[in-house]
Amino acid sequence: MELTCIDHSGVEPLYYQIQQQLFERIRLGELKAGDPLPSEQEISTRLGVSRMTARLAIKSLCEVGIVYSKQGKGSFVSGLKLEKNFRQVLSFSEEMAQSGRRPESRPLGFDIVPAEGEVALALSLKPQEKVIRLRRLRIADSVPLGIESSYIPEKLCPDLKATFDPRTSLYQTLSARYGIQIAIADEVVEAGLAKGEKARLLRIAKGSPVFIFTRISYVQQGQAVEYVKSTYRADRYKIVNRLVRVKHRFAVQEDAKSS
Amino acid sequence: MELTCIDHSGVEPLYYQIQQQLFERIRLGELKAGDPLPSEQEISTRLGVSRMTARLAIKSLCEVGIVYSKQGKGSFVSGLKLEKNFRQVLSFSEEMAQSGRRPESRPLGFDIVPAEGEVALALSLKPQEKVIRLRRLRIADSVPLGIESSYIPEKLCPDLKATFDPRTSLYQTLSARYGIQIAIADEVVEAGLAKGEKARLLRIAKGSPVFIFTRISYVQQGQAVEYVKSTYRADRYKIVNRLVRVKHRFAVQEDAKSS
DNA sequence: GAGTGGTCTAGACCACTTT
DNA sequence: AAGTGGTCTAGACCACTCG
Repeated sequence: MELTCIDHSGVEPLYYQIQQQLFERIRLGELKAGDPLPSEQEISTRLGVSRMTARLAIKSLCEVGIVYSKQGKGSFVSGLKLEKNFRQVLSFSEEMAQSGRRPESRPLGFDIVPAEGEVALALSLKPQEKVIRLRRLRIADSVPLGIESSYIPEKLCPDLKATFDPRTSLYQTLSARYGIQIAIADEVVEAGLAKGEKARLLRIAKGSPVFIFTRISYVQQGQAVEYVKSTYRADRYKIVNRLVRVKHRFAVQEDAKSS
Repeated sequence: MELTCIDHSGVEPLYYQIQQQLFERIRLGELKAGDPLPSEQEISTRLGVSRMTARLAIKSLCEVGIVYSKQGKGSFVSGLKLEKNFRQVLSFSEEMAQSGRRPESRPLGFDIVPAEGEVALALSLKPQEKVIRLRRLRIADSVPLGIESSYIPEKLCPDLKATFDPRTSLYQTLSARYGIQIAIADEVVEAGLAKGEKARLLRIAKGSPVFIFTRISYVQQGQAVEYVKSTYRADRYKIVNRLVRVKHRFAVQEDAKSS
């Protein structure tokens, strides 16, 4: 395949078409790790677009880490694998689909309660404002995997309690019915030991290792829309992260502290 | 503070000066969550730069998530906290500095061994190629926190074994002495139970929960330079992640699988 | 209709790398 | 000197949002 066939009709942005062509060549192995991409100049003349447009295409590939550019040298395919398993904001169903497991959810509770303590704090609610609480047992390939408790401000989705089937995808419903798209989530991960009811529900021995997640999900605007506390079996679940070295430009310096 | 004082002398790029001014106004709280940024047009005319330059400044703020843009509306400060504690590629010393703890390292072993099994695989080495192995007990505020085993190809830093003081920062040495800057790392996190020698070194009871990390670090070009296996006490260590919703443009589809 | 960001052009000069 | 990416200009048209 070669760089050709740019559609100027305007249905797809030019830089996006170029980006996709390059991405495809990398994905197919036609461009391998370490190989140089066509230079901005070459793309520009070959496809009859301006250099800024060619540049946009390459820059967007740099942003996802599969390409890197060096001033004076060129742009090259990086050796990083295109992993599909890195930890992202995913619904349980999406996550299971990625790892090829069959998801199932068993509702353990679904009610409306006043926000209190950490829930109110996380969701920026006044105490006593109502939240929808949804407890579910998450099951993968018929084996219990985790227990999740979600809390969502009732005011964001007033009739969710009446109309939502707790065996289906919460994220999909929030998006389709209320226009709420979760964009970012902050999570704290702890490791602990299973005990009592949790061990029983997860069908593991007391004292088995578990992950404990505390997650707050946000829409792009930064408003918190969901607080989740969950416990996952460590024998059947692991976390895969891709960590990046933060750009020094945005390094947040420690606030000066006397003493 | 206002948008002023652009230095056209060329020592700092214009877009970077603008980006820093905006960042500073947000950091100081002069622009708060939800507030609109000056429009691209306004920045352009007020500072006498082209619109593309103003746009570059805003886009770079979008990339780190503290600003978001909506076509037809404008660019706004997002409500996300500027967290300095999200999991990044950090050396132990850097990580401790961030959380305000005093780091210490006690060497447990420092030798050169042939790469085998998972180490060879991770670092793309032939079996029997030499790797430098460094085992260290990591200590925070005088309390044992974790045990780390690092493996680095000897060919990348031939005389490291002879000259490196294992109580100091490995990353800093790699960068300063060999020009190796780690840019990205992939890690797998598991939860398990402490036992035997590890429990003893960490001074915790057998059966206490621990995190088990397996990390491969890469330079920007994608070459693997370090394999690390470590065990951390779960009672004194937790993980803080910021997860993002992946852009559908780069979603990697499941490879078709028969059956 | 006016204002916004999204895309695009056709140039330009610069810093950096390689020959 | 020639080629590369990094920055920058001064325009342009478009899609979208809001009054």
